Amino acid sequence: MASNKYEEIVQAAVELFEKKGYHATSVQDIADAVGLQKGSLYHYISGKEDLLLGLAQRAITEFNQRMERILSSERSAQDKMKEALSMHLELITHDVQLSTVLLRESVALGERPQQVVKEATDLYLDLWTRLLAEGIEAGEFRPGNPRMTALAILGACNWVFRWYQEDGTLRSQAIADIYADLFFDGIKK
Amino acid sequence: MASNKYEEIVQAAVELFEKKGYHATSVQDIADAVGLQKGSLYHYISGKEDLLLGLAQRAITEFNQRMERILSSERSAQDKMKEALSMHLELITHDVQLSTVLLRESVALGERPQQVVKEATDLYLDLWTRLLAEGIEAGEFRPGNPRMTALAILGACNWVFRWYQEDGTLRSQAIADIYADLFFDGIKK
Amino acid sequence: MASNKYEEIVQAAVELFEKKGYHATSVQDIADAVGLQKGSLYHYISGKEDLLLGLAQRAITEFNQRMERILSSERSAQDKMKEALSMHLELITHDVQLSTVLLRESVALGERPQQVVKEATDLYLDLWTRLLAEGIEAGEFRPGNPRMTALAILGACNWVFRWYQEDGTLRSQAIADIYADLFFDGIKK
Amino acid sequence: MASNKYEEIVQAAVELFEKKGYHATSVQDIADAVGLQKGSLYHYISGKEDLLLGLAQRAITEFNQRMERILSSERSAQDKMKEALSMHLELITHDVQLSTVLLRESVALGERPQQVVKEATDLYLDLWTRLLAEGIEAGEFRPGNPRMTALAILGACNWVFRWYQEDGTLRSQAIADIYADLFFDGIKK
DNA sequence: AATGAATGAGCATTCATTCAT
DNA sequence: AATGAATGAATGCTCATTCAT
Repeated sequence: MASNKYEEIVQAAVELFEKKGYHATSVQDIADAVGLQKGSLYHYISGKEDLLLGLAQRAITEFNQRMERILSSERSAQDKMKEALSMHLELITHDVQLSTVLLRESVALGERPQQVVKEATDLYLDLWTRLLAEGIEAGEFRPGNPRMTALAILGACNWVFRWYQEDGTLRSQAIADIYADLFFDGIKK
Repeated sequence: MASNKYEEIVQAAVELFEKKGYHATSVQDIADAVGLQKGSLYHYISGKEDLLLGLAQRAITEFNQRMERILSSERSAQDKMKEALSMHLELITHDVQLSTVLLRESVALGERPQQVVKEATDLYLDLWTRLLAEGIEAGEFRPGNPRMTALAILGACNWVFRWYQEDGTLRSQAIADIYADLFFDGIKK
Repeated sequence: MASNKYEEIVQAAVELFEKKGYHATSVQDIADAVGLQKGSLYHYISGKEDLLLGLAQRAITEFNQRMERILSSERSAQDKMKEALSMHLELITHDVQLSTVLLRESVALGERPQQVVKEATDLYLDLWTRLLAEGIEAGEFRPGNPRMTALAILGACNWVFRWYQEDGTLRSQAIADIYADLFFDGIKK
Repeated sequence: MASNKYEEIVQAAVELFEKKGYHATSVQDIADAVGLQKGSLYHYISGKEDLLLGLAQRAITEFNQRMERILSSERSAQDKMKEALSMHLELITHDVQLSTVLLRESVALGERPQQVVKEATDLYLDLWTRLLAEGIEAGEFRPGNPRMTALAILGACNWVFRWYQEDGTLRSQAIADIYADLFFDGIKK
């Protein structure tokens, strides 16, 4: 179980990385935010980059675990899909700051750690692709390219971090309903 | 008519910003890429940030102009929509590097220039929203929230820069066809 | 109590600014003088300009405090004037380097900090003007324009930094005596 | 006879050096002021420093020539002194900008050129010293240290550049009268 | 655990000067 | 005479990280 201080640091980092960006956030900024000296921070973290990597992993892991749970449940593909949309948008909007850091700042990572994140997000894409493939196989969804469809849906859902404001009027479930309607039935009359 | 050297610099910047990110790209890197001394660059550019701003504006302006042309054409909303999808994906994939810089690196801009870019992209969103609203009004599209739909579609389309490889197998028109099918008719059987 | 290192830096800066001038002195020069890396300097100072501003303020403050003490003492205007001349020349010659930086390098400051210094030196002029006005009112000095007289006397006294050498033969009190004689009785037989 | 363009450059340099200081004035600034490209300037000047040196020499030479003329005239020491005061203050105030550059910016010169200026100003001090010595010898002035007196008087007079505003209310002759009164008879009743 | 001094590499930018055209 | 591209050294400053205390 991680110490309180570490969690404080992580939270401060999320907020700062989201507000100013990873590069524009100095280790000093983070230290200030938690009331520690710059040097003292290194008792808890091994470096600025590892902080970001940890953040990103923490975020993507949550997505993957939830998605795996949904996939392994006993429901129609259509229901799973609705559930997945709700889950994804709920995670994105519940902690937009963390989502933003994952989706916007991961590029700041070096080659190796970036690869680590990429693998986790690739897995997430695979899970969605599998869900869509299952639906097609089950005859619930029209035949098509499930990977491309997954990319489109995830793109639409991830993009939410760009415009969602925590104080916005739309609840994540409302967004999920609208998106589900769009992806299930399209816009055509 | 802009000088050749300036265009060379701009192109080098696009490539470097895309490959390494804005922050990880030093002015020295750009200078090296065009075979100039660091100081000599400043005959052509007024600063690193202006280079990025110029790039972003150049990119978003193209999107806006093309979209305005489509909107003002005499066609059904459905046709315009197909055209818009093709156009957007064509622009994204034709110069993925530039698109990536626009969509991924604009955050590196300071407050003011970032606002400038935001205004241009907000306009683009408005144009898409208008297109969808027209379709609903014309009875071609099902009633709904056109702004939300535009956000979903644009999210899906923009996300392409994250996975598209120029040497990929898919032509932008193929992607457009798949996306159009998804957005028009949905995945449900 | 300021740290030793900071005082070392300040002293090095005074010496370098005096010897080479503010602009010709690089932060590297100062770092070298105190045996620190350039970057390490910034633990103690917030910038080169602030170093100069601090120096100038430190110097002018001393002048003002001493002058206020003299003004508020119970003596004839003539005695106060003698005292003020001694004080001013003592300060100038005791730390010619600091005086030189104050009088010669303050122009290097930006608009705002320069204004700060100007206000302090304006106050000093006011104190001298008040002293002269008191003397006129008391009937000790001939009627005249006390501000102009103050400007003349201060000009003469400040100019000393231009020719005084610490290893010179003249003690500051000797200069004060000569100047007092000149300003009190003039050169005419 | 120097070309018009050269005079234009010199004048622009005086104005800029006075307004912004030598170091803060770039060659580009001067070029802009005369409507030339930076490179073209070098057809007229051999460098930025030479420009300053030329300016300073031009200024100090004028002082020296005028002073020599006064010294060699047939008048009482007292009259010469009055004349010298008028002349000095007239020169200072008539072209405060040039005076300011001479008195404030000469430090920016390198060792050698600075020495050149110093020699010229030392000569000027000698001329004043000689004038005062003559007056003492002639029994017009009280015995004393003529060099010290000259330093005091010149200090007072030079200081004028620090507070004189061209649009000020005081004519240089008015200043000269007040200063003459001070230096001849002192402030004591 | 915490400090804070110190590092040293790195960065964007400026600038006086040169020179081929 | 004039240009303007190019130089290359220099500058003030930032910052992630280390480490002795």
